[in-house]
Order: sequence, then C-alpha cells, then structure tokens
Amino acid sequence: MLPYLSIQLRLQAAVRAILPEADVTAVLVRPCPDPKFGDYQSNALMAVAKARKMNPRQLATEVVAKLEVAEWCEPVEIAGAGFLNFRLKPTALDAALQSAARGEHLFFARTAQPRTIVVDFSSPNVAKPMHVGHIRSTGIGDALQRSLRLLGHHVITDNHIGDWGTAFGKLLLGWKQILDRPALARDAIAELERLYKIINTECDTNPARLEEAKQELVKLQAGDPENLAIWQEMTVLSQKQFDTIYSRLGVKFDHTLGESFYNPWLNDVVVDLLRRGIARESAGAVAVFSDGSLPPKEDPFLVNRDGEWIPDPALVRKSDGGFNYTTTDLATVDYRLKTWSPQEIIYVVDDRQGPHFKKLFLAFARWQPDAAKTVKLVHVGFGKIMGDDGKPFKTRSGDTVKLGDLLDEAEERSLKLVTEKNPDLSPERCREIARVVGLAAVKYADLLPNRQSDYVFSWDKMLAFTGNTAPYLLYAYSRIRSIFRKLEQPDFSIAHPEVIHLLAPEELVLAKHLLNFGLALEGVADEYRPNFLCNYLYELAGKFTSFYENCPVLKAEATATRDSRLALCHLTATVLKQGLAALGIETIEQM
RNA sequence: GCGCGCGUAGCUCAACUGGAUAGAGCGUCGGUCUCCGAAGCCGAAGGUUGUGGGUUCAACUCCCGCCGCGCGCACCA
Repeated sequence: MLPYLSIQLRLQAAVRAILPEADVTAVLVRPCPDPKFGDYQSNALMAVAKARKMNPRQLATEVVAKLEVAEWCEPVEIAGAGFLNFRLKPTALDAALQSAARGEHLFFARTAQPRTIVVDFSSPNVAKPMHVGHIRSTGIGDALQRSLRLLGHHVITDNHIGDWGTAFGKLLLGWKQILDRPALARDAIAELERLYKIINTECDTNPARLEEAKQELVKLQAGDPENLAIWQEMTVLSQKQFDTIYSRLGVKFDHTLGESFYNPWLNDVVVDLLRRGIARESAGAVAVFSDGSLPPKEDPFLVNRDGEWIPDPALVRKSDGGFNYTTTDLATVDYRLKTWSPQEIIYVVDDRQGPHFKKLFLAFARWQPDAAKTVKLVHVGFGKIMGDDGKPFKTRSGDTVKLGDLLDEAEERSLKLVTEKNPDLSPERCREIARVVGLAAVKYADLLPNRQSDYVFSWDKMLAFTGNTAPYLLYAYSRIRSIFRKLEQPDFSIAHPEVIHLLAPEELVLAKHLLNFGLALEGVADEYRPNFLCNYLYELAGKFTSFYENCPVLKAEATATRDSRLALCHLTATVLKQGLAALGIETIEQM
C-alpha cells in the first residue's frame, strides 16, 4: 500500500479513538503544497475540531498521541492552526518504489468499489463533417473512460450519434432532386453538406420548399421504404467518416446506438408520461412542466420574463407528432438502465446544453423515481474553442474547422518541426514521430485547460517543445528511453528491486512525485477533469528533467547508484507512458 | 429582462475536502553544452485574484451587491 494511504488509515483510526462517533471519511492525507512543511499533510483535524467547537491544536495533540505511523514517518509535527505534517522516512520511500519495481502496483490503487459507468461522448451528426468542436467531447470522454477503466471501474462507452431528426427532411429532398452521384463517390460528406446547405437556404425563403422537406421527414418517420433506404445509405456513408477519424484518434466505442435506435420506444415514453401526469398537452404539443417542487430560481422548467416566472417546459412531442431530443434521451436512460444497470451515466456534452440535462435528469427522476435512485446522472460540460481573435475558432474564410483537416495540419506542422530537428532520421521515421506528436499536441492542448472554460487554440503553443505541452512530455519520455537504448537494453526491466536506494535531493523529489500518480488519476475520475492528470504528468516530466540534469545515470560513479537510478528512470517512464495512455496519447521511443 | 457560467502576472492558463508565502509557460533580462539528447536546465523581474462588503483561526475558493464578457431562454439537437 502507498505510504500516504497507510498514514491516512492510521490517522482515521486515531481520530476514531479520540472521537468514536466522528465521520472520518473526510480525514484525508494529501501532499504538502510546499516541501518545507513536509511530504504529506492533513488539515482535516481543524474541520473536525471546528464542527465540535474544540480547540484544533488540542485535538491535534490528542490525535497525534494515538497515531502510530513510525514505520513510515519521522515524528509528526503539529503546525499552524492545527495542520499535521508528515515526513517520509527514506526507507519508506525506497520500499514504495521497490514494491512498484516488483510489479505490485504502479503508484495507484484499483478501486475497492468498482462501479458500472456508461460514458456517452463524441456524438457526431450523420451527414455532417466532424468539426473541431467534436475534439472536445471525444478527447475528454475518451480520457475519462480510459482513466476510469484504469482505476478498475466497469466502463461502457456509447456513441449516441445524431442519426435522426428534422435535418433529414431537407437532406432527403436534396438527395432526390439535386444529388451529384460522382461527387458523392468522391467525398460523401461534402456532398451531403452541399445538399443540406442548398435546401436549407431555400427553405428559409420559400415556405413551399420547407413544406416539401417536412413531407419527406414525415414519410421517413412513417417508415417509407425509399426514404428509409436513402437515410440508411447516408448513415453508412457517415459512419465511414467517423470510423476514419476515430481510427486516427485511437478512439473506440463499445456501442454506437444512435438516436434512431430508440425510435420504437418514443411513443410509449410519451404515452407513459401523459398517463402518469408528468407531461401534458399544450398548444398541440406534449410537454413536461414544472411540478413546483423546486424554488423558481433552481427550477429549469421555469423562466423569468419581466419579473414573472413562466413555464419553460421540455417538449416531448411536437404538434406535428414528431418527437424531441428530450424524448429520445429519456428512452436512452431507460434503455441503459435496463440493459447495463449502471450506477453512473456520464454525458460529455457542450456546456450550453446544461439546461437540457437539468430538465432531462429531473424529468427522468419524476418518470422513474425508483430507478433514478440507483443511478447518478452527470453532465460533464465543457467550453468552446476560441481563435486568437477571441471569437469561436474558424478557418480564415470563416468556416468551421473540420476535424480531419485539423489533424492533417497538426501532422504537417509537426513533421516540419521533427524533420528540422532530426535531419538524420529517415523520412518514414520522421513521419511516424510527427503523427504521434501532432496528434498528441492537439489532444493534450484540449485536455489541459479546465474543461469548463473556453480556451484559445494556438498551433504554436501546442506544438512548442517548451512549457506544458505534449511535445515536452514526449521529449522527457524519449530521453529516458534513450538511456536504455544507450545501455543496449531497450527491454530493460528491474531485475533487483532491492537496489533502489534514493539519496540525491532530485531523486527524492522525483520519487515522491511518482507516489502521487494515484491521486491524479482519482482526481480525474472524481471531478471528471483530465487536466489534473495533465498537470501531474507535466510536473513529473519537469522533476525527471531536473534529476536528469543533476544526477548522472549511466555515468554514475558507483554501480549501486547506477542501478538504483536506472530503476528510477524505468519507473518514471512507465508512469509517463501509463499516464499519457490514460489521456489517450501514444508515446514514442525517439523524437 | 431573467437564468447560468466566467473575470487570476503584459499574453495563454493552473491552483487537489476553505489551508500555510496564489503557481507554470510564453514574452523580457541574465547564467548554463570538452559531461547520459541544450527541443533542455538554473535564476531575475512581473499580482490589492474585476470591484465593494460579509462569514471564518484561515477565502481565488463560500454568501450578498455592483461592473464587464460569454452562453441560454418551448415545437433544432
């Protein structure tokens, strides 16, 4: 077990010994923000004391008297208002690394309570090109599902593609009347996009055209064979595009159950909602209204107009009989619960859909109160990608940036840099390095900022080899690998874990940081924030580089020092690789 | 108008249950390759965390007011 977890358990036991009725789940041990205070700290006693109106330092003194941590720590220090500071004994640090070297752990613990978690992410639309916005849902969702799996959860990924809806009326009309077959063969998505744009423009100015499109949609929804066949073909063509992009990104889904999958249940959902009095008819449509159980300010089914709270319902059936996405989403929750019995469903979707998810989650809880208690529904929202001008990121001509083009450009730019820095490497080798670096740069730049804020897209920043970037991390990794190449043991493994014995300050700093890998992973899983792991890995790479500058490995004077440092390098490389993998980022041996 | 989110160094961003002297990178200035990869490393300068109050032993973090920006506000998703 990792030292801080052992210390935490003992601390909780000590608190329980003093205050038997105390809830110790919040009594946590965390790394110190400043090494001068020690390696780990706990500030939980101040909160415990406060809740009981006790003197925090007095409580700390009593707890410390009962605290048995001498096998890992120097004597515990009580500081400030009631902080506990722990300093690891060198033997405990060595032991932790040795157990990792024996393969007993990689500085994280698999969860004691595995949950079944559905992760719903990416969700592109049929007949439309995947664009730069999809990188966010896809990248964040993939990083979350990878991290959750690594921690031992049972994860089910489901790509809820937009393969149904009003857009298909226009697409069908375009397909029947102005389809350019050769163009479709060349670039299906571009042709479908062209159809949609033309018909959409016509519909804006010509009500008759709009009516035609609506009729095509009605026919599709009624199961007209011709329209269904065309729709099917559009879906297949789109899926090819998705597959190409996902294959480049290294993203896989366990399921791809698009919106259309739920069609058979939509009518039943609405009927049931009506029967239970959760939805009612309004202006020809069917909608879920507020049940008044929440204060108006917190009630997503209410909106304030000129000082008055008026209904802002969620529509589940349009006045023309069509269904809305709330209906589909309700059917989807129902299906997922019945099929997989998850404890948690995570939706990685743009923050602007926040109000929709609030309504959805509340509506589901009213529809199926018992089922709702078994599952945690979470909207993991994220902000927009902006250009240098502070406006949403677009091409020079003002179009949305297509994801495929973005990845191409990342590889091209990265190839230029790689070739420049490595004139000796073969073109094939450079191309492979550039592929990994370019892709990593885009993914990492997207995962690094706090997901809720908008961020500014910058090629120069994400491809820079300095600063908190993917190239910097990959460079640190490749430098470690270079050591083992030089050693002529590219498949190096730690033969004798007991050689690990850390002395130099830079060794200690690096080793202690390795111990915190699990905290970073848990942060990602608990807060749905991959940027915690990004920052952890950046610090790890930085601490490794400091070590590397100051502590000779292959040229160490003593064999024992050399072997210990080789082991430290190997463990660092393993954590870097595993951590990047959890973010969906590949590593390379050389760059 | 109402609601939600945001506001941190010149710029781009961090800041882990409220916790100790708010941290990085870029840019600027300076140091560092007869030594395992200098795409690196070390150092300096740079802040009233939009603003005014409040709660607390302790506030970037929680509460209230104000200013500024973004987003959303039935029959698209």
